[in-house]
Amino acid sequence: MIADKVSDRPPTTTFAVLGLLSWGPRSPYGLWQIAEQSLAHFWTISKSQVYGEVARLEELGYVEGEEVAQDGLPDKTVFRITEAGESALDVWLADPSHEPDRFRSGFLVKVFFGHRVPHQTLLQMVQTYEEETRRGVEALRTVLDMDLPPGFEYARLTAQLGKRVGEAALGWAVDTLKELEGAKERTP
Amino acid sequence: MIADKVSDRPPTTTFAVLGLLSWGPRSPYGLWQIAEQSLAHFWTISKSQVYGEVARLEELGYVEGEEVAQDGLPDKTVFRITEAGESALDVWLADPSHEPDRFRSGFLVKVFFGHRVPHQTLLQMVQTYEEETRRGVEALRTVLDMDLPPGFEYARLTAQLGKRVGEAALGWAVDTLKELEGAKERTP
DNA sequence: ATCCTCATGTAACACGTTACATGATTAC
DNA sequence: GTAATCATGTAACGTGTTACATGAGGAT
Repeated sequence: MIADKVSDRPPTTTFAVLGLLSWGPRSPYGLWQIAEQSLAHFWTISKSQVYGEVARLEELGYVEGEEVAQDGLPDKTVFRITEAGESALDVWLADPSHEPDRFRSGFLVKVFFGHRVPHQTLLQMVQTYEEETRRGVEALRTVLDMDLPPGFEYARLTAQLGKRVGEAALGWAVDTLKELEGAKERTP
Repeated sequence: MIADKVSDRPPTTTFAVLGLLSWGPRSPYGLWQIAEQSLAHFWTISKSQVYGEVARLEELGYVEGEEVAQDGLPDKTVFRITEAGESALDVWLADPSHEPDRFRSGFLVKVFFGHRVPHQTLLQMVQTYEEETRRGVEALRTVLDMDLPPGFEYARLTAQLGKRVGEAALGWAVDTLKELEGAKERTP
């Protein structure tokens, strides 16, 4: 079966960067900064990755870069989305398929082998997890309580999911703590 | 500040494999299979990764491999945890620190740019997400309803977190669908 | 004065996935 | 009997992280 080499589509990260550029021209560094504050909750992109992605986008003709000299700061390259880029972004967005979500938790790996973990350590880990989760949930609540500027209704949707998931994890942590504290086992 | 090159500790994946080997000797392929059914919910490990990790563990002296000839099947190498391996595992488990959890969702990236997504596509994506999430939650409910064999109490804890988080995501999907269906916007 | 952070970017590497390879069973 | 799957494993590649480099500005 000669599977005609399907012209590989760029991965999600590429289009995530392109999406940010659809808000307006930015330098890679600037893109990284806004990615950290927006997408990062469900799609982190490292700084060096952004540089790679804009280069790929430029080769594809989806963005154009322009050197900008600055005063007191290093020169930078500001990228602007092209019409081809806008089209490609919309085609990608109109495709309902997407890779499966991934969740990765080193914390849970340790819990999974909890029978070998000292009881106090386990308690401490769950406690810390509870605190971290609580802080995250509260940060999201604050964001969601603010009046978001128009056009951010969809960002709000993603934050709502984050809040609900965080609350669920928080509930788990609280109940698990009770359960672990109730267990007076002597796992030194 | 000459930061004495801290002897890099192996990553979580290494200890995850070591943890599975603490259950008993296995071949890499066998390890991969049980990883897929247990850890995979919060820590996926690909098949080739397992081969790499057992090699690393062997270099560290944490496991020992033995060639086993089979009848009708290719030979395999069965690895067994050493005493040094048990110690190293326990040291790792007794350390309450862990890397931050990571969640990655291509689905949410598209939702985030939802203002550019055709309304029908968005609806379809959330619907699909709802169905997938529902199936996942029901699978976990089934598992949790079964009597787990003794010694699996901690695996149960991780499954409970998965169930709660899944239920939260499911609730979000249901409500978001209502909201999107209520919005009679003409985003063709 | 010195130190730290910011804004810009590059380079090296580790992690993780996908595709490939192969002979034996099992399914149709 | 042909095809798919399983059990074993390797090789190649792509993704993502961390460390490095550098000059200006701000902090103490």
